[in-house]
Amino acid sequence: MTRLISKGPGVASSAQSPVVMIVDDDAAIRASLDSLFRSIGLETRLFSSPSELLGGTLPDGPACIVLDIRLPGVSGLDLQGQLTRQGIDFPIVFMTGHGDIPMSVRAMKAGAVDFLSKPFRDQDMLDAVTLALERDTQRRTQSAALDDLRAQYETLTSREREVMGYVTAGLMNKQVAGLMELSEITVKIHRGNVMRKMGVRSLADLVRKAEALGVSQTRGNTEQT
Amino acid sequence: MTRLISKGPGVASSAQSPVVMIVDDDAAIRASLDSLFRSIGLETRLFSSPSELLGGTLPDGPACIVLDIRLPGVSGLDLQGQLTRQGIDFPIVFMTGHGDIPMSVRAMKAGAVDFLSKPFRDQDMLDAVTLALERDTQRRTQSAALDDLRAQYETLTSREREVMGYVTAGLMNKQVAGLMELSEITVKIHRGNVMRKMGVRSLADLVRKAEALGVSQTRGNTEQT
DNA sequence: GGCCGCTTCATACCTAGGTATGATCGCTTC
DNA sequence: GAAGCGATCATACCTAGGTATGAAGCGGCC
Repeated sequence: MTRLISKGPGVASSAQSPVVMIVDDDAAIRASLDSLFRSIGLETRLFSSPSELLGGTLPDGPACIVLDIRLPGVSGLDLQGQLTRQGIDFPIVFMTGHGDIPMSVRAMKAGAVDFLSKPFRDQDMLDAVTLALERDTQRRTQSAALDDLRAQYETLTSREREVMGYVTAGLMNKQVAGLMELSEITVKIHRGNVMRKMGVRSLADLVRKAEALGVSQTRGNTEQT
Repeated sequence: MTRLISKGPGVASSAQSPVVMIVDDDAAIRASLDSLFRSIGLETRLFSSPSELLGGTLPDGPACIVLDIRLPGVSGLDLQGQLTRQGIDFPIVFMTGHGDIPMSVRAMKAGAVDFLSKPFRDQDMLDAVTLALERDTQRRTQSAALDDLRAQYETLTSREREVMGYVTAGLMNKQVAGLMELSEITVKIHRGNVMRKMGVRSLADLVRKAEALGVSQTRGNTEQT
């Protein structure tokens, strides 16, 4: 639960150029995709197998994966599952020469951006990758905002968090004091600290942040260690 | 924008039995699916073409559509698009005997629950339909809650809505009075009316309702006729 | 041991929010 | 034209929220 690697607020998402990770065991296809993506100014990274991708360091900026379904060792679908389990969720564009419908359906259900049959038109691939990169950019923006929010929340002491939960649930200071067995004055102090630490000047904003964090105490749940 | 058919709060979603709408031009398949779904206690409605479905009245309770891609007149994918455009979005399970990957991908991108190739196993169809009905039930619940919320919001006068927007944005009565060129007393009256009509007893709850309605005045936008 | 941070609380004072009473004005409806 | 509703505002009073000052106990850390 502790977030040691907080990297400070709004960390360097400073307009890094988008990266396309290409995973295919066929060197000719890798080369061809490489030049296709470079032709529209995208950065690329080439991998001949899923393990090669998992072994290296992943891009910091917006990125997506172009993945052949049929690969040595792990299949593309397996890699998709593996990445999801590891909490890595770059958008994936699948391609295949020997795919079938169940395969494509499974991939799409698991959140793939597109599923292209070889041979595909260059433009279709470019469209898919463009969409994938847009999605990743959006995902990164939201995720960064949430990280900042969590970083603020973690500066709160446990008592302050409790108070925040009750206050954003709509309870009056007096009621919070009753539930926590405190004097109203102490609740006010905690509340003031919460407002300051969370960087808000109105209860409305605090409620919105609490909603985003999922920490409103709609009912019960006093235990927050 | 006026919602004449409001049907009162939390309208009769009173445990209506789920309905499966089957659209296929092959009578044998219709009959076979009919008995499959009835065997697990689901209600069915049979249609031999998309137009037949569009012509009739749609179910009130939770429902989904099982749809053949290849149909006389409109194709299954066309029907999917047509329904979406009409704001009807029952979950759809596609089935096909002559489908291809692009078709399945297009269907899944458009939100289909599943895409089964004939012949499929009965259990796969039942699983897909079960999931589809669960999704529809959830969608209906959320949609009903939002309808109730909107119904409450529509009992507000335009001034009250303005005040609600500013108050949920975190402005103080004094500031709202300044922006609206009113005395603080009048703002307080409107604010009190808003709380009563929206059925909340705390600002926190009002903020949450405003968020759900998308009516917070985070910046500007005084014009609300 | 001494310092620091968390927690607790009191007193005091000020601002903000909520409601009741009563009144005026304008528009619409019957 | 009377009744009704929305909107406006005043006065008055009460509750709720916010902050400053000061103080005390407790646990951890150097």
